Amino acid sequence: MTLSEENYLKAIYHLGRDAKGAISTNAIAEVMATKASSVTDMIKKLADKGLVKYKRYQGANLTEDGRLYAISVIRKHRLWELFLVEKLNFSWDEVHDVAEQLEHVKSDKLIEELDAFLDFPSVDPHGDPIPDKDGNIQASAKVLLATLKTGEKGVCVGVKNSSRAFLQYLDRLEVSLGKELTVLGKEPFDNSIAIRVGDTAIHISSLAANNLYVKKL
Amino acid sequence: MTLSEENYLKAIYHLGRDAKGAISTNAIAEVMATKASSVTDMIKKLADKGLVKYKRYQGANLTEDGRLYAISVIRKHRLWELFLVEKLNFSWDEVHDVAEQLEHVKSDKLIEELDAFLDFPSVDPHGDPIPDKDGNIQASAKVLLATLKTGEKGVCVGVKNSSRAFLQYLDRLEVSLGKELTVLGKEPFDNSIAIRVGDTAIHISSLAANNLYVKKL
DNA sequence: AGTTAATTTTAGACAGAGCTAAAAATTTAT
DNA sequence: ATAAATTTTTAGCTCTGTCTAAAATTAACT
Ligand SMILES: [Mn+2]
Ligand SMILES: [Mn+2]
Ligand SMILES: [Mn+2]
Ligand SMILES: [Mn+2]
Repeated sequence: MTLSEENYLKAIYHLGRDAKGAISTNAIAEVMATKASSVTDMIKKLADKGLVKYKRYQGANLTEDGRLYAISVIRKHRLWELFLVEKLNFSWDEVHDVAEQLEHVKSDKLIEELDAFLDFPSVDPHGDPIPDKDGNIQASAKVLLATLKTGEKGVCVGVKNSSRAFLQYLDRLEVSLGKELTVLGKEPFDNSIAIRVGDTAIHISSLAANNLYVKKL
Repeated sequence: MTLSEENYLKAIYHLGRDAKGAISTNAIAEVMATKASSVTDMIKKLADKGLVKYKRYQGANLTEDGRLYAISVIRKHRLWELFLVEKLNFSWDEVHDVAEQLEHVKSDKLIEELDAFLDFPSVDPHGDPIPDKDGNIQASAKVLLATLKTGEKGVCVGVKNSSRAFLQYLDRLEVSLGKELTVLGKEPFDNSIAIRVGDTAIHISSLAANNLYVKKL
């Protein structure tokens, strides 16, 4: 499997998490920052290898083999991200690009030993679950902050969007995973949400609240 | 810089350590396990980038830029090898292939933090020096075991050949870096060398003795 | 339904890295 | 000093993964 094939599998997997039916060529092209024609070529190749199901003009879906392969790459990505934060002093907004490279290193021993070195962690620095060796993913009961009602409390457990801009914004707000917060109310004017984190009360935009996962308390 | 270009630079650097003048196309093809015609193409590309000096039919040499780039890749290789042994329970004969992949990951922060995480080590698991951030390489006073005379003592500090076969052979002989040994004598018949390591006396072939570095005591 | 718009696929090219076979240059032998 | 052998380069192909432009198909609108 080439680096490129692995990235396509990951992209199709992630798109499949949201969307219901088949994944469109255009959607894949969008997230891969490439052209639809290139996607068509690659999808055919992956279909030949039995990793995706594909019918002309009807989009693609991962086969079970493809799904497992995608998950194995995601496992590596998230373990490396955690390694970078835990052991090498990276911050959560610096790890993604490096993990994009490290996830393609081929060595079973490497990844299993890394897993052990990190003490078999269950989530990465962004709160995303780390699949186990066999591809099982621990589901967690997280909801978007935006869904909490006034007065409800939650603890931050993850981000939906892990762009540097959002992560650094959260840093400036001093919102980090593990922190408890309480919803004080919603502003009808712009749908922003007033929350209390520790001692301080802050306003968080609707967009931000729709990208921050919390576990209800 | 592509993965392939980095590998060529490393190969030319290592060949230059031994050989005196320019490095021949054939020699590079040999160590890269490729064909001379492919080497010619790549050398031209590297020459265009100012990383090697090249005159048709006259072989190649690294420029100062090329030398520094090669050393930076070797630095990464050796730091990763040490990481694998020290932190992830790899043995010294398992690390090379994985390090060949990891050495191409691009991130200055990654490698500097890895260096710090390992406590700024000076040698890799095979006794090879780890270049510092600026490309300086600590020279050490090692000599081949084969050069020791009867009665001389030394401590193992490195291997010249780090093939798995040789490393595993040393493991079976219970010869590892840091061990002290004494030369008991040479066998005229096959040039093998009798040595004492710890309590036990063993015979080591001439070939092996020409691939094991010791520091004289 | 019929036309227009959008999506998807095909056809043809290209850059990177490699190969084989043939030509050119250099080295070695007679 | 020639001829033979070896090394190196060139020419032409192949394989990935990408692109553009054009054709085919599907979706959206009167
Ligand atoms: Mn990531
Ligand atoms: Mn992540
Ligand atoms: Mn190595
Ligand atoms: Mn080494």
